[in-house]
Amino acid sequence: MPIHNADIAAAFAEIGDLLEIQQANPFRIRAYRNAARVVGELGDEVRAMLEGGEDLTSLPGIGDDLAAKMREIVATGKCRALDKLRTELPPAITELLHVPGLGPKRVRLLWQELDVQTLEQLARAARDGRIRDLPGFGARTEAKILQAVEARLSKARRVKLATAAPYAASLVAWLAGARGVTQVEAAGSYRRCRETVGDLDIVVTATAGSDVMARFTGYDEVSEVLSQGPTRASVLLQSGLQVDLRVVAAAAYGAALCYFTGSKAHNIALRRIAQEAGLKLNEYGVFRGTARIAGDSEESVYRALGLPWIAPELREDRGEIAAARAGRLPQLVELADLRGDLHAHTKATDGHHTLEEMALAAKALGLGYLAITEHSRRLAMAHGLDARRLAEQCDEIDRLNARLEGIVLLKGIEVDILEDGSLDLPDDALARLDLVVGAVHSRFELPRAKQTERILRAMDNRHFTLLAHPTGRVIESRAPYDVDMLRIVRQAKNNGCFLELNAHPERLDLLDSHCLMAKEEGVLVAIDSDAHSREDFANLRYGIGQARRGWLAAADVLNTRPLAQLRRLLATRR
DNA sequence: GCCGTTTTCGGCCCGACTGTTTTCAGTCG
Repeated sequence: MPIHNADIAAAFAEIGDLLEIQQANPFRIRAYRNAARVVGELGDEVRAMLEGGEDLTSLPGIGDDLAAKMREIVATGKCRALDKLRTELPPAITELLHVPGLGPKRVRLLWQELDVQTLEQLARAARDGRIRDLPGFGARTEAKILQAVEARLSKARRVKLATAAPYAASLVAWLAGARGVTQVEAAGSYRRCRETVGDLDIVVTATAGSDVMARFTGYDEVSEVLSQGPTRASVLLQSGLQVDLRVVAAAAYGAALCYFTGSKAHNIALRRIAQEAGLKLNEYGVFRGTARIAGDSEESVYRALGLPWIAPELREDRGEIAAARAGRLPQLVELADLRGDLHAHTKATDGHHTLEEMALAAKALGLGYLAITEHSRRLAMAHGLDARRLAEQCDEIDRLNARLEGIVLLKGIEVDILEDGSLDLPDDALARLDLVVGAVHSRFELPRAKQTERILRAMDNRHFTLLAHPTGRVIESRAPYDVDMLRIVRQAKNNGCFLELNAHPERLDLLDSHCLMAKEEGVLVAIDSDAHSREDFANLRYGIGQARRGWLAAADVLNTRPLAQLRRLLATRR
């Protein structure tokens, strides 16, 4: 079975958990968890890096020992250090660590005193009232544990960014209406535009005597107040989403926003910089001794650390601090930079609106061109177009373009890439089009080499323009297909084609790491809505968020080009 | 376990809230 980065990351995370229960050196634990994060977010497969002779110790936080463990896992599928830990501790005990309220000390105590090794045993012990008498526990804690296990809260659920967005927007608006509130912002992974968020973190500044805390816990949708103090509170919404609120004085707003935006790794790196400069950074500001020298704005915090402001989407400790120091931060692409959209459907296949309705909706958003790219015949479920229906649609687009003003429809297709890498429509049908978007919609399970060759071959068709949703993943429901993305990026470079960043909130692929890869290889990325209805154009904002996480500037994005320039780029190989 | 224009050992980020141990450890973010 081929080893993927996620397997390595899972092994390192489990080692971190087991070491924590053993109360090992906390920095050693952190090293494993940091490595799990680094490997999990890597754009390249470790397996492929090793095949290419790359040195894993060049990765941040990976030294000789962890590199050797990665080689071992890739080569054997096993990790002896992990196997050994598993013999020293009950195998399922790490799941106890993920129960809210339980950390390493308590898990260890539960195991040693009550022989609790699994969630089921934990629930039984709680029901029997055996937990309350342990030192450090009590009846309240026991009840909370039981509730958490029974509600299966142990499985920390993340929700898609677009799912959390309306909750965040209405809560921010609600809090802005509290007495004495001057600034409100949703921070956390939401602000960093991660594709999923675990909870919402909201930062507020308020004058003394504000009722913002009461207004927060009294919000309509609150189902439970988890904790509440004078400056901090956590609630559960009826939707199951957890929201944390932090109230700070105006002088600390920037520092608090920075702190709660994260990422944790970015914050740690910032604090280290502060420390090296003889300063202290916390959520109240930057301090020299007891004197606050910055904190009211994020800019002031970064400036005090000798850095320019860093956009939230970049704050992952993936090189942004070095880039900031060197003055090499990218000017990130913005929604307003988009001049058009290169992937959309209509009622002719599985969309919900007509050509004209889609065109007018795109125009209303300020776009100047829109490519209509229906599914091809193989996707019968979506009533995909054959050559005849495609030709008819092209005629209709010509007629429509003759009378539309302020928006131009481009003729395209989202053609299926068949298993052998051929395209689902004949070349002469594709020749009339402005662009050909190729997509994999079948045989997701092909092995890496075959899947990669399939796509590379499709890109060799001289009509091929743009590879749609290049990984095929659907967030939290379908894994990406196994492909060598670096080879695909390089093929795009060699063949003069482009890669899509699909802005649909369930897709969002290219991944951020792939965007960076494309940028480094000089391949332009198209940020497309894949709209199936007029409303879907609003999803472009999520594509922009992902592109920004991938360090893309407007110049790195194909559809920031004016139409004439776009046409030249599309025509280079046709 | 990692890392180094304060280097190969000795550091490694900081504070709030809860519940219970009446002075604070454990957990969380």
